Amino acid sequence: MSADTRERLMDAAEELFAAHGLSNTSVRMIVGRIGANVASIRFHFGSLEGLKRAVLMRRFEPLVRSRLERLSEARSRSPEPLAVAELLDIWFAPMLALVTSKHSAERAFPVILARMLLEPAAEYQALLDNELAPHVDVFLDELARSLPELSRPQVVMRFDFTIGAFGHALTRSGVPASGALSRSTRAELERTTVALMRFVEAGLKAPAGARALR
Amino acid sequence: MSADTRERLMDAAEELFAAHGLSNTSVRMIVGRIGANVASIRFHFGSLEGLKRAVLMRRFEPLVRSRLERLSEARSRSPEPLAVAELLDIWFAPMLALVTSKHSAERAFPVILARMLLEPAAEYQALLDNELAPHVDVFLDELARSLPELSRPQVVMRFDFTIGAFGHALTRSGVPASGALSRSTRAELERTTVALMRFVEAGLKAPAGARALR
DNA sequence: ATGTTAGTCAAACGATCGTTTGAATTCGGG
DNA sequence: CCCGAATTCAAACGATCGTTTGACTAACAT
Repeated sequence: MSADTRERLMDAAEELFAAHGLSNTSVRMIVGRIGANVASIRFHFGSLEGLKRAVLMRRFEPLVRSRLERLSEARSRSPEPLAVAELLDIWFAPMLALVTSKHSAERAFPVILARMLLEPAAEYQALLDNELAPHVDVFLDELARSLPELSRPQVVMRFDFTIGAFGHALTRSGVPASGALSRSTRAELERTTVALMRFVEAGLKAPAGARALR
Repeated sequence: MSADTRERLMDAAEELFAAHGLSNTSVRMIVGRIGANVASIRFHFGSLEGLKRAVLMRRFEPLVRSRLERLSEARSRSPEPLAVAELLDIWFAPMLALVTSKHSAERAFPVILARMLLEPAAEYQALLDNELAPHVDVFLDELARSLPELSRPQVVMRFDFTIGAFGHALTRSGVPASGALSRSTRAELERTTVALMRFVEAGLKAPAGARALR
């Protein structure tokens, strides 16, 4: 009992969720990883779903808080709308801090989150909406301030594209010479992050003109 | 037996794969949808994995061929590098044709493909690499010609971001007022597509300068 | 020492999974 | 009509799933 069984279960589950997906990880895979009993999940979390919720909530709360703190701190410096690049940095920095964490369980979380965005199960979508959507709206408001020439639906769409680009970069782990944010050296991660920021900043700032495509 | 059981199985599977994910769709869900027997999958495809491969291959081949035909046709018009917007149109048009198809099974396929990009199972990644990667390289070469100021790794990364933005837009189906390429009216789809194209075109064309982030 | 509580354990529950069997059925050509 | 191949069928296979039970141990207060 090097540590609380409850926390060791969450750590093991977090890594397995990232490696195999939320819905492809079984109770016995989790408990087998730390030599615990199958009933331990029921005892500590009520059910496997309870464990999933606990694993996600453990990161959601600090993530949202960190983002909102950074945002209000930046806003207190000036009444002007924030630069898009600064807003992107506020948004992504807490996630990148997890990606570069020394704890492997923390490093696993961003991959889980990226997978959840594309997960078909409606239950996960509901959880995302309840926990993350409120602070997303705050950032959308701020982004709309920084991009005054864009309509609100345009801002929402472009932020969605931004999240999609980030999520994809986050989970492409095995592709050689490709943009993989995870399982890469610190230098590669730095290079990918800079490239991603430049990409989405340009995309967000693209002219809103009514010019037709092609 | 309105149609071949073999084709009806593939259609039913395709829609279920899109709705519930490749690994969350059971044999009995598929055969139950068309009133077939559980053994029919083994008879027609050998196994569930065989059915999955058949469903994917049925769309892969025409998709890749259509893209390559459009590309060579565009290249034959001029020796100059193609405009980025034109290249993007060539890349996405065959997919958007599926999204707007009258057959619900065809409409389901792009969602499956987007999900596969984030699917953890290595087996699907290998299938993607074997079937899609070759023609991706052709487009990367052409994109590098159109963006001569970018290094090859930069081109690869930015194309990855592009695909991520598209895939995310493709699977966000239930989000109100958000950029959902599927399950939306023709007008919404048109709006989202134009916005996506503008976003990724600007991202791809972003200056390559060595300016550090913030 | 005793009672209470928290935690772990092996074992089994019913359900569902993909697959397999062997017989029944359908169907086209001799 | 008949035969052989193609196809479908109900039923069961073993494996794995999440969950549950009830006994067992450990820790601590009374």
